[in-house]
Amino acid sequence: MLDKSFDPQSAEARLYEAWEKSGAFEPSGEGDPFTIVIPPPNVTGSLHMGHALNNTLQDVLCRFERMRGRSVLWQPGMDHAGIATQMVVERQMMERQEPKRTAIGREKFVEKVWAWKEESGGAIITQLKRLGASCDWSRERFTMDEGLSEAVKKVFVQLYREGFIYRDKRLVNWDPKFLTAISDLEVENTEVDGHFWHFKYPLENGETYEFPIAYDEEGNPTEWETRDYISIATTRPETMLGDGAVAVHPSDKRYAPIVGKKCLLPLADRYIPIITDDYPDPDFGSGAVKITGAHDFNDYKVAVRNDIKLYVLMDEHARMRDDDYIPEKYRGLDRFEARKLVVEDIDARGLLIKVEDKKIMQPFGDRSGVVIEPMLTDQWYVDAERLAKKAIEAVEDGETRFVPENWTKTYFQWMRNIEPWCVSRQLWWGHQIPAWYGPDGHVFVAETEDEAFKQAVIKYTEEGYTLEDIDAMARGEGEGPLLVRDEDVLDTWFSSALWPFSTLGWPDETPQLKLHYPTSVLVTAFDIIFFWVARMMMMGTHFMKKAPFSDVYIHALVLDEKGQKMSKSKGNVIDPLTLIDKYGADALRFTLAAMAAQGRNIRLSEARVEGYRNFGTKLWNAARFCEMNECAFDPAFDPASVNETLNQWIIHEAGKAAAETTAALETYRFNDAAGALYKFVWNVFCDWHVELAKPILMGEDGPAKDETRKTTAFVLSGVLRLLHPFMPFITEELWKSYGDGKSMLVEAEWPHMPDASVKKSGGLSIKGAPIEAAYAKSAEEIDWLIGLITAVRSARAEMNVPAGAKIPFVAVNAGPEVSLRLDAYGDLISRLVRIDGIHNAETAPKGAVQIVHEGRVFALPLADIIDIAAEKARLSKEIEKCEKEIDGIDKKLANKNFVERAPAEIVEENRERRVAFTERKEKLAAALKQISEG
RNA sequence: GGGCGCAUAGCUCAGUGGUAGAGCGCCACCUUGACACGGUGGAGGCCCGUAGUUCGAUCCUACGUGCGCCCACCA
Repeated sequence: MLDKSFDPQSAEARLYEAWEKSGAFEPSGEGDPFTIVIPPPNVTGSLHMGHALNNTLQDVLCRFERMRGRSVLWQPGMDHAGIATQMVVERQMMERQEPKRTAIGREKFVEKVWAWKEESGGAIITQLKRLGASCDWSRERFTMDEGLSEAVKKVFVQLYREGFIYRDKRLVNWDPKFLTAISDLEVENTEVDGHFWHFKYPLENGETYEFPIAYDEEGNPTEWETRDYISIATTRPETMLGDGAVAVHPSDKRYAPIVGKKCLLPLADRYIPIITDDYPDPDFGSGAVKITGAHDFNDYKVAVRNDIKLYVLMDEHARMRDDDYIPEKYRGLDRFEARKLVVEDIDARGLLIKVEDKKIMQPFGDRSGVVIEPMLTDQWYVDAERLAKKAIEAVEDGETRFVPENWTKTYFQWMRNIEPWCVSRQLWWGHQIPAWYGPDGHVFVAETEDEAFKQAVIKYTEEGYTLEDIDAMARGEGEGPLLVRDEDVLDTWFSSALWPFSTLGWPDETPQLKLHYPTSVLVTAFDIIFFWVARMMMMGTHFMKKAPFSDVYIHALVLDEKGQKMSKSKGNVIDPLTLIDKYGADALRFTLAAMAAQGRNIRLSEARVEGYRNFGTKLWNAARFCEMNECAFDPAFDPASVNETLNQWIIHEAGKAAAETTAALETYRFNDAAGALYKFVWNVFCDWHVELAKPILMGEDGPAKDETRKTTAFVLSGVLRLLHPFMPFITEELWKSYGDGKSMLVEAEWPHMPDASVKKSGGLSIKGAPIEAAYAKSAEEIDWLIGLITAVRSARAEMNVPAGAKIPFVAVNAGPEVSLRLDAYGDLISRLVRIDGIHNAETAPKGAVQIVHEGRVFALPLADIIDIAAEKARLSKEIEKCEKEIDGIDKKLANKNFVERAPAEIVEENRERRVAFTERKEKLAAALKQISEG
C-alpha cells in the first residue's frame, strides 16, 4: 500500500544508491553511443542553481536516450581550478595559523593541496548525486589526475613543436593579489567613478608655441595663446613616472610646431620626445597622449611602433619599484598611494591644470577583485588565431551546431578576433609547464626531464661542449645545474580544453575514445563559450581532427525572481539543496526543465517549485487510486486491442503525449516536453480518465472492468516512463508497483508500442497505422462527453445551483446518435454533474436552463430554483459571444480577396465555423425567448 | 563603438501568419470513497508604439520607445 504522499527525503538516497549499484549509469548495449561530457565543476565548488539547471538538462537527455536504447556515457569529473583552489588552501592555512605557502615551499604546498582535495574537495559530486545526476561515476576524472596530466604534457609539447606555443615578453594582465598573469577573459571591465587629471609637461629649454584657443564657425582658429608646455590628461597619474614620450596625431596642426621637440617629464625630471602616431584622437582631451609603454596596452603598441623606451614602474605587488628612474620618494609605495603623491607634487609645481570627474572602465581580476595591472613579463602563449581556423570551419561546415543557433554569431565574432592566449600562470597548483632552461637560457620543451636533458646534450654538444662539461653542469658544478624547470603552471582552461578526449583515455587509443568521440552534445551556459567551448573546439579539431561535439546546447542563466543575477553579495542566492530538502529533487528538476525555454533567462521562484512538487503529489495520488482499484500492470496487455471507448480514448491521448514529449526532447525543447507531460497527467489522465473510469472500476466485475484496470495501469506505467527523465525519483518509486516487474525504471524502455515502426517518434501505433487514426472515433466521443459535462457544470455554477443538489436533466430532441451516447454515459454524467437521471423531451420544458452543446439542446428544469434574470444574462452573454464570432467571420468572407486568395481549407473552415455559431446562436436565442416569455 | 536578446493576464513566463495559453495570485462554491500539495466554475489580455508586407499580423520587415546582456584599448 502506498503512503499518503511521496517522501523524497527518505526515498531519494535509497533510490540513487540502487541505481548506482545496478550499474545502470554505465554505458551498455549495442545501441548508438550517446555521449555527454559534464562541464567539470571546480573541485572547490558547491552546487548552485546554474549547476542544477545545467545538470538537470544533461540528465534529462541522458536518461531519455538511455531509455531509448542508446549506449549512454555521461562522463563526469572535476576541474582542479588553479587559482580558486590555491586560494582556498592558502586561506585555510592562514586560519590555522600555519606557515605561509612561500615558507614551506612548492612541493610541500602542493602536497597540502592534494590532501585538502582528498579531505574536503569535491563536495559537489555528492550534491550532483542528490540532484539525481546519472553520470557514470566509475569513470570520474580529475584534470590533475595522472592520465589527464599526460594528455596535457603531450598537447603542450606537440603544440610547441608545431609552433603553436611560444614564449614572449609582452604586456599581460597582472593580478597583484594572486601574483600571476591572467588571460583577457579573466579580466572584468567595470565602470567606476574616476578622475581625469590634466597636467602640463613643460617644453625643453623654455620653448614656446602658439596654441589656438578659439575657432570660427568654419573651424579656423581665431585666437591663440602662447604656451610653454604641452597639456596631457590621464586617469592614472602614477604611471606618468614611466612615460617615454608624448604622442600627437600627425594631422593635428595645433602641435605641429613642437613635434620632434622634447618636453620635461615632471617629477621624474627626464626629457621625453614629442612624437606623432595615429593612435591619439585629436578630438579627445587635449589631443596629446602620454605614452607609458610598460603599463598600458595601447601605449605599449605605440611604444613598440616608435621605439620608445619602456619603464617598468611596479613590482609583482604593484608597488613602485626601487629603480633609478623612479624618484626615491615614490619607491616602495603602493600604486594608489603613489598616485596621490604624484598629483600633490604636480600640483605643488603648478603643473596641475584641472581635475575632472569621469566614469572610467577599470579592469578587475574576476577571482581576486583587485585592479589588474598591465605588466611587462615573460609568458607562454598559444597562437590562438591559427588554432581557431579549424574550429571556425567546423561550425561553418555544420559539423558542430549551436542550439539555439544565434550563439553561432557570438562564437564566430570572438573566434575571428581572437588574441594570443596567455597560458602560463605564476601559481603552484596546476600542470607545471614541461619546459626546462639551460644555463644560457635556452629552452627545452619535452614531456619528461630525461627527454629535455637529451635535447640539451645534443644542443650543447653541437655547440662544442664536451660531454664532461655538460656532466659538470648537470651536477651543478660550474655555472649551476644544467636544466632548470619552468616554475609556472598552465591556465586551468588549458587542461579543460582537452576534456572531451582526455577523459576518454587520449592519448591512448582506448575503445571508449573510439566509441564516444566526438561527443553528442555539450550542454552549457553562454558565459563559458569563450573560456571553454571555443578552446575545446580548437584543441579537438587540432588533435582529434574532429570537432568535439555535434551539438552545443546553450541554456539560460538562472536568475532570481526579479531577474537579478544571484550573488552572495546581493544575498539573493537560492540554494538548490535547500529546495531539494524542502520539495524534493524531482520538483526542482521539473521546474528547471519546464522553465528552460530556449533563448531566455530563467527567473526562478519558489512558488513554481512548490507547484511542481504538487504535480508530483498528484501523480502519486493517481497511482494510489490505481492501487486501490487494483489496476495492475499486465505484461501481456495489448493497447492495440482494447474495446472500451474510454480506454481507446486514453490510449489515444497517451500516444499523443508520448509523441509530443519525444519530439520536444529530440529538439532540446525541454519546456515543451515538460509542459506536454504536465498537461497530460493532470488535465487528461487525472481530471478525466480517472473520473470517467470510476464507475467502471467501482462497478461490477467483467471484461470492461478488467480491460479498464489494465489500460489504466498501462497508461500510468507509460507516464512513469515519459516522466522519468524529469522526475526520476518519484517515478522509480512508483515503478515498483506499475513497472514491468523486471527491471528498474532507469533501465526501462521508452514508450514506443506496439509497432516497432514508430519507435523513432515515440508515438503509439496500431497495426502500422498511427493510433490517432485507429482510435479517432472514440476520441471524438469522449471529447463530446467531456464538453457536455463541462457545459452542464458551468451552467449549474452560473445559476448558483447548490453544489450538492441533484437536478433533472433533459435531452431535447436528441436524435439517435446522442441518444446512444446518453445511454452509454448516463450514469457517468449523473455522477459527474449531479443529475437525477436523463429524460427525453421534444421541446425544452418551461423555466429550464438550456445548454447548447455541439448542435444539441440540453435542459436543466430547475423550476423554482431558477433565477430568471441570471439565466437571461447567461444566455445573452453566450449569444453575444456567438455574434462576435459570426461578425468576424462575416467580415472575412465578405472580403473578396480573402475568399480568393486564402487557402481553400481556411475559407472552408470559416464557413463551417459560421454555420456552427449561427446554429448555436439560434438555439440560444430560442432559449432566451422561451425564458423571457415563461 | 560593435553584437545579441527581451517587451503577451496582477506577478513570472510559454506560444502561434487565421479561434491567445500555463503556473502562482484573485473571486465563488465544494471536507464527492486518489489527492485541500485537492475539486468545480469564474473574473482578468488595444499580445509596447508607428509604418510596411499580406486576403489576414500578437507572430514577418523597418523604424521608434523602454529594459537587459556580451564584446571592445578612447588616454
